[in-house]
Formats: sequence, structure tokens, C-alpha cells
Amino acid sequence: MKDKTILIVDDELELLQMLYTIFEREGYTKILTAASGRAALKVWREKQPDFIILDVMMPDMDGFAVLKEIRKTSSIPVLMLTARQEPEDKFEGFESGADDYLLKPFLPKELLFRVEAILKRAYPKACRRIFLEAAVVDLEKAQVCRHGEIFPLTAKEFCLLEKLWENAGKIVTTGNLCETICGEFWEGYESTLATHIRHLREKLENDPSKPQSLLTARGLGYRLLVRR
Amino acid sequence: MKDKTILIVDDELELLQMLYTIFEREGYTKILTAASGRAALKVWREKQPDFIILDVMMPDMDGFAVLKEIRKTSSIPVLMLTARQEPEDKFEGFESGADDYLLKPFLPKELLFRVEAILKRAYPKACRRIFLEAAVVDLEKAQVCRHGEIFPLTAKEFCLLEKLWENAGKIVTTGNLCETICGEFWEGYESTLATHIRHLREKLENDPSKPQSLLTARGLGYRLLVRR
DNA sequence: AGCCAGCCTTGAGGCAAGCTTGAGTTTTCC
DNA sequence: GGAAAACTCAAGCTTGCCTCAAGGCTGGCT
Repeated sequence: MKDKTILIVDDELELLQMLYTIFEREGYTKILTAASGRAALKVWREKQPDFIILDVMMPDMDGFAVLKEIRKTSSIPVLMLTARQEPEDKFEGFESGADDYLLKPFLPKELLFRVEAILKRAYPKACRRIFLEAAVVDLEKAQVCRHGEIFPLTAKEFCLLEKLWENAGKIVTTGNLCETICGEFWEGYESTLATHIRHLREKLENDPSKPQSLLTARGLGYRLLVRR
Repeated sequence: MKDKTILIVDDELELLQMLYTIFEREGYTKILTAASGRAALKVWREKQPDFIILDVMMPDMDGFAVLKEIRKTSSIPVLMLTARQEPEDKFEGFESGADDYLLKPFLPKELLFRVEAILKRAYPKACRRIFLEAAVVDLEKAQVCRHGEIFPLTAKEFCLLEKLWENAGKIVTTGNLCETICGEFWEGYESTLATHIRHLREKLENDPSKPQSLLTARGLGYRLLVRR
């Protein structure tokens, strides 16, 4: 998550500097800043950040207006940061589409935690863990944990599972799956695919013959059911 | 999002009742409650809720322990609710994997906003959906949801429905439909098409013999009536 | 009203898609 | 260089989807 681009918006330069330092120290490498509402919109449009920390009170255009403009075309996660304590402000923030609303003064560590929590939800594919009915998959380690036992994934199994996970819940066609393994010319590979699917099921499922997570869509393909 | 199942956990019965009322008034229809840590784990395992509101201080097992147990096998969104003001508690909450951490006393409206904000991230909207009179079709998953029950679509049913949906509202000729299934030479296939239409209606309609969505245009073909 | 054509409904049989297993081949790693 | 793991492929099996036809039911026409 530290590789996500963070845009920090605040018109108070001292606070902007402090925020920058907080994220820099934490290990974030791509940090953008803007010191006004209009500047924020410009940077957002040009640099396409992954997260925005938005101050409310700014001279040219307040945070609510900026957020409303952004929400017309984007669902980028936004945390609002402000000294305004009134409940009405908070509500307006959430109504405008904020993901979180934090009051100044704040604990740097809390801000980091909150940003991290939202990033995890907004970019779930970045955390590379899959919770299934009977098992938990760690894609980073390419291994499956089921009932405390560890099953390592082979290269092909890993590719298949990754592809299925990128389309979690949705049907992935047999052709599509074959293609991810052996490229464009996959005709005649269907039988091998079946074997890999079998091996995957032996690792992911309690009863591989009655799959609960890696399901067959007869005539269409396969799909992976993930839990929350 | 009001159709998501919310699990509320608090050992103070008065507060539990209040929380229940807050969500009920807001329009949430599926609300579960638990009055202790162990009870919470039991309900979570058995009922598979979509969101958990978790009090920290409980006699048998505190909220942090509950959350850690849940996080071993699930990434379900969790908002922690507590009277403990210390920063260390907050940090422990986030470290355990909480999505948000709200202090008591809190504004009911703020709680609702925060829950809504997290739900929006955790359950992003599915696309390629068809809203019909009695059912909702998810084309990505090739399944129909009617009265909460799931009916999977077969390959041919899927192709037909897709074709009808591409021409939503308009009449699609019998020949056209046959062609999408068995190609150019479809003569004599009309009877089989009728069978597929029947099967589709059994999944899409409340009364398959009196269709409201998949209508017959006698002598012409069929058409699909969609809402929205 | 009565008739006919077109559509509906049902059930049973066949067949193809997918499963499962094992054996042979290739790759990887010591 | 050898052993073990991973990959490929095919043969036989299983399952459930598809097909088709027979009989019933409408709506429209005379």
C-alpha cells in the first residue's frame, strides 16, 4: 500500500509540511501536495492519485466543493481533515462522499491507520489475500492455509488462482484461463486445465469433488467465490 | 446497502437496544445482535453477516480478541465502538484489523454515515445486472436472484438472456434467438427454443405461465421488459 | 361458436462437458 | 547426474444439460 500516490491538500503550509513528513517517514514514496482547492483539482486531474487527504477550510474553494466536483466522475477514497467540530460539518463531509472525517488536532498515527484502513478496502486486490470457504490463500507466499495446514501452490496453479481472483465472483471462461497459462494458442489444452483445476481444488476445498469456492459454470467457465 | 446483514455486539443491553433501533429506523432489515464476545463469534460463524459493530469492553472476551479471531479467516468490515479514549486502544483496534474506531458517546447519524461509507467500499456495485419485475439477473455470475433465492443459469439460457437484454424492450425474432444458440442452420429448432424459454421463465418469473418480463410476441418472437 | 395455428408444458433419452486417475514427459533443484 | 516435483495428455467415467416430440392450451380468425 505504501506505493499508492497520496495527494495532501491544505492551505496552511506548516501543516502541509507536517503531513508530508508523516507520510514520508511512514514509507510512502509517492506524495503530492496542493495548497488550495483549485490546485487540488488540477493535481487530481493531471496526476490521478490513489488517495486524497482534504482540508475543509481553504480560501478559494472549500473542501466540500472540491469533493463534490471529484465525486462527479471518480470514486477515489478521500479523508477529510478539519478543525471544524460541528456535527453538521461532519455530516456534510460524509454526504459529499468522504470516506472518513478526522478532526484537528489529530494523532499522526491515527491518521496513518485510518488511511491504511481505507486503502485496504478501496484497493483490496493490493493486499493479495483470499478468504475462501475452507481456506485462506496468501498470494505473496503462493500458499494455501487450510485447517492450519500449509499447501504450497505451483506456478500454474498460482496463475490460475490469480486470474480467478482478479475476477472474484465472476465467471472466467475456459479459454480465458487456458490463455493465461499457455498463451494465444491454447486449443487442446482444456484437458490439462481440468487437471490443474483438480489440483487447485485439492488444496482449496475440503471435498474437492463437491467444491464450495472454485465452482464450475457448465458450458461457461469457472468462478471463484470469495468470503469477506 | 440497507439489505446487508449487520451484527451488533455490546454487553450493555440498553445500548444494544439503542443501536438496534438506530439501524432499524434507518431502514436496515437484517440486524443481528450478540451480548458477549463468544456469542458474537458464534453468530458470526453461523449467520455470516456483512458488517460487524463491535464493542470493546465485554466480560468474557474483549472486542480486540474477537476481531483478531475473525481476521484469521475473514476480511469482513468491522467498526469498533468503545468508551475507551486512550490512543493506545485506538491503535490496537486498527492493528487488529478494524475498519473504523468510534468513541462513545457518539452521534447516531455519524455512526450511520461511517457504516455506510465502509459498506460502499467493501461491497462495490456489481455491473451487468438486469432488473426485472420479479428478479435480478447478474450476468457476470450467470445467476438469477428471486426472493433471495439463487438460480444459476445454464449456458444456453445465459446466451438467450444476453441476446434479449441487448435488445431490451424490443422484439427479438424466434429465428434470431435460435441463431444465437445453434448458428446458421436452426430450422426445426423452434421447439427446443420454447423449452429454453420455459426454463428461463421458471427462473425469472413468479408465475412462469403468466410472464411479466419475458413476453411472447405471438407470430414475431419474444421480448424482455426491464425496469430502470 | 368453432377451428386452426402457434405457443406452452412435460418427460425421457442421448450426449457432451467436465471429472478423475494414472502414466509419461519435462523441469527444477540438489 | 539423479531424484523429486511439476506439467501434460488421454482414457474412461459421471453428471446434468440439451434436445425433441407428444399432447394441451390459448388467441385470433371466419
